This record gives sequence, structure tokens and C-alpha cells, in this order.
Amino acid sequence: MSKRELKKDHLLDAGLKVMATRGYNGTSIQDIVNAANVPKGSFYTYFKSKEDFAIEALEKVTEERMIQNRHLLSDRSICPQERLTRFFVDNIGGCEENLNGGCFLGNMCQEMSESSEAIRIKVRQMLRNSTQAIEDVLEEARLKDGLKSQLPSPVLAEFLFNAWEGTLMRMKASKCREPLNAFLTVLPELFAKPQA
Amino acid sequence: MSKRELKKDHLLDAGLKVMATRGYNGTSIQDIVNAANVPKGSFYTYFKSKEDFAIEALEKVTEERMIQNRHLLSDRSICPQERLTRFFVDNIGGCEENLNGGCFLGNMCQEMSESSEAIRIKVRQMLRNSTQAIEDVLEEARLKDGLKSQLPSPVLAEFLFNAWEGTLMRMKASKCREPLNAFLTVLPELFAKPQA
DNA sequence: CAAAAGCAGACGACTGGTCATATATTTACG
DNA sequence: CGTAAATATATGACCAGTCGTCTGCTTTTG
Repeated sequence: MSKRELKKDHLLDAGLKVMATRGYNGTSIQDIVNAANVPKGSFYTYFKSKEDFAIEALEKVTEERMIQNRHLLSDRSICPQERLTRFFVDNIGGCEENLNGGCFLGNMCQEMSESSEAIRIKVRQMLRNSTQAIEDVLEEARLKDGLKSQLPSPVLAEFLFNAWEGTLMRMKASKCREPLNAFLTVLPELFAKPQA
Repeated sequence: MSKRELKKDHLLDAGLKVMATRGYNGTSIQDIVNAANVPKGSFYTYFKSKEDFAIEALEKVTEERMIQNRHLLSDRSICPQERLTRFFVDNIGGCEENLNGGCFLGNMCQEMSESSEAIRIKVRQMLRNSTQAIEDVLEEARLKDGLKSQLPSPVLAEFLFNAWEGTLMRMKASKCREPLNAFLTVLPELFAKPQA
């Protein structure tokens, strides 16, 4: 990775952290460069606008997460239900420590979907990717052990992922584990009961 | 209602609409007074700050919704399942028309929870109220017709409401009815199957 | 006519973005 | 290889515009 790419990555990482907590409009270019210890003028060497920065950050964060989860989700040595559970739990991502993280994706979705079409499209794409990943695991589970619900996997996956995003959102406001616990308690209900 | 209260209400209504689509930081005082056709200087006659405005708007929107739904949720002539479905569908609230509305509550939650403790607390309280309402209906349904799930109603209600908020959020990005349809398709799975 | 409410415009701070200048880095050629 | 010319990158002062808020003048009210 070139020096340039390294610096850009650093800017992306540091800025992402700020933007994830303060929001898009709540974060200034100054905030970003301060967080990365980079002079302000440099920002526009790497990004053509604030919007462009946000889109690249969006790409980076979900790409990283996807790579991190690709192994997990396709690891057939773990049963689908367990894989799905881990998929969610592993991705509380940062917000774990102080229950304030929430989801950058969700953040941008809520705040920017109406203001920036470019961001909206990118968010939509990222959400679709995640939903597809869940759908695959669900479909696999259905074929292997069966699912309690007869509903189509795409519907179930869409519902489940949205439920998850809502859970992350709720945790931002409540600052407690209750939403997470509720989600993880209900999740197993999807799957077939072990034969008694 | 006094003239003053009327004007304040108008300011709240008009500003709410703007803030719900552009977000807190994306909405200026100027935007609010423009939307309400009120001179800028007047704003601080009615609200002590922008934050204060947001909190009052939050109160107003959920209060109105609660009143609107109190009748529905406690109307025992409709079966609980149907009541719950209507509760959700009736409250897509505005976003219906162009699928862009989302949820002001969700919006504020995502964007402002970290920046303003006062807003966070208010949002948390509003979310709790809604969850409680769902819990009541769920509990009633359980006693009457039984629920498919044996999980405690508070857990189910929390899960369900968060899933709903996630659904609204997703609709902002996708601008289509798919998330809503998925939610409404999965919802009945909660309830006991009619005896075949 | 006193007290209160409404309101215009100004305040300093800050915004996203630009640009001239300064410093590296690469290329060209003897 | 050395060196000079050419190109790319780095930078912070700076721009016009907007922000949330407040002061103080004007209007309304009792």
C-alpha cells in the first residue's frame, strides 16, 4: 500500500469514527482532519468533497466488515443458526465498549437519505449486500435443518436485517443491552426446534 | 388555545416537517421560520434554543400519535393481531405518500443521541412508551388467543418495535415498499395459527 | 402610559471549499 | 551518474456564505 493510500486510509478511519458518533452534518472537515492529525488543505487532495468522503467511508466500513464476515458466514463447520447469531453479535462493532456506537450505515441512512441521492444509493447497496448474506445463510439452514417459518428466505432476511438495524438504533438511545438481548432471544425462534 | 400557542404550534408543525427530512443539523433556524412563514427574530420568543425546539417537537409528534392510537390499541372490538397490524400501518405517518418520511424519532435517535443528552433521554422515553403500548396488546393477545412464542411479552414487544423502526429506516434508503411488506408478512407469524 | 411580546438585523464563530505558494518526487538528458 | 527541468503533492491562509443566538427597537396590549 502506497504512502498516499496509507494516509487516505488513516483519514478515512479517523474521520469515520467522528462521523459515526456526531453524524454527517455534525462533523466538519476540520473535525476530520483534526482527528487524523492532517492539515486541512490535504483533505481535498484525497477527497473531492465531504460527500465523497462519506461515500468512501461507507464503502470502507462495510467492505472491511464483509471480508471479516465472509469466512464466518461460509464456514460450514458451524451450524447456520450459530453462524447467523455470531454474524450479528460480532458486528456490534465498536459500539460494544460504551454502547454508543450504533451503526454508521444506519446513521447515514437516517440523516442523509433525503439530502444526498449519492449517499442514499450507496447506503441502499450496502444494506442489500448484508441482507443477501443473511438470506444465503437462512436458505442453507432451511435446506439443512428446516426453518420454523415457511416464508420465503428473502422476506425473512429482509425482516431480520431491518430488525437488527432497529436494534442497533435503539441501543443508541437506551445505552443498555436490553435491545440486543431481546433480539438475540427472539432470533432462535426462527429456527426449527430440536426434535424433543 | 391562545394566539401564542397557535403560532407556536404552527412553528412546531412546520419545523418538524423540515427537520424530519433534513435532520437536526441539516435544518437551520432559518429553514424552520421560513417553513412557518414567521420572522426569524420570533423563534426565540417561543423556544429557548434549537435543542429545546427539537425536544418539544419530539413531544408533540409522539403525543399526537399516542392520542391517535389510544383508541385503536384499546379497542377490544378488533382482535389484538389486527389492532397491532393497524397500529403499525397507520403510523407510517406521512412517509406513505412518497416513501421518504421515515420516522422523526428514529432520525433524532440516530443523529443526536451522542450529541445531546437531553434529546437522547427524550427519545428513549418516547420509544419506551411505544414499546409499552405494543407489550400491552401482545399480552392481551396471549391471554385471549395465545401466542406462538412462549417468550415474555416485554421481550417480544421490544424486539418487534425495534424491528419496526429498522423497517422505517430501511424504507428511507430503499424508497420502496419491500421493507414494509416483509415486516407485515412476518408479523402474523407471531400469533397462533388459526386451528386448522 | 407602563409592561410585555414581536421582531429586524447584527454578532462572532464556523462552514465547505479554493488557491497561491512551498516542498517532494519523477523524468530527461549530458 | 549528476543535475536541471517538470510534475505532483502539501499546506494554511483565505473566501463568501451560513450558523445559532442576542440586543435593542417597535408594536401591541391592558
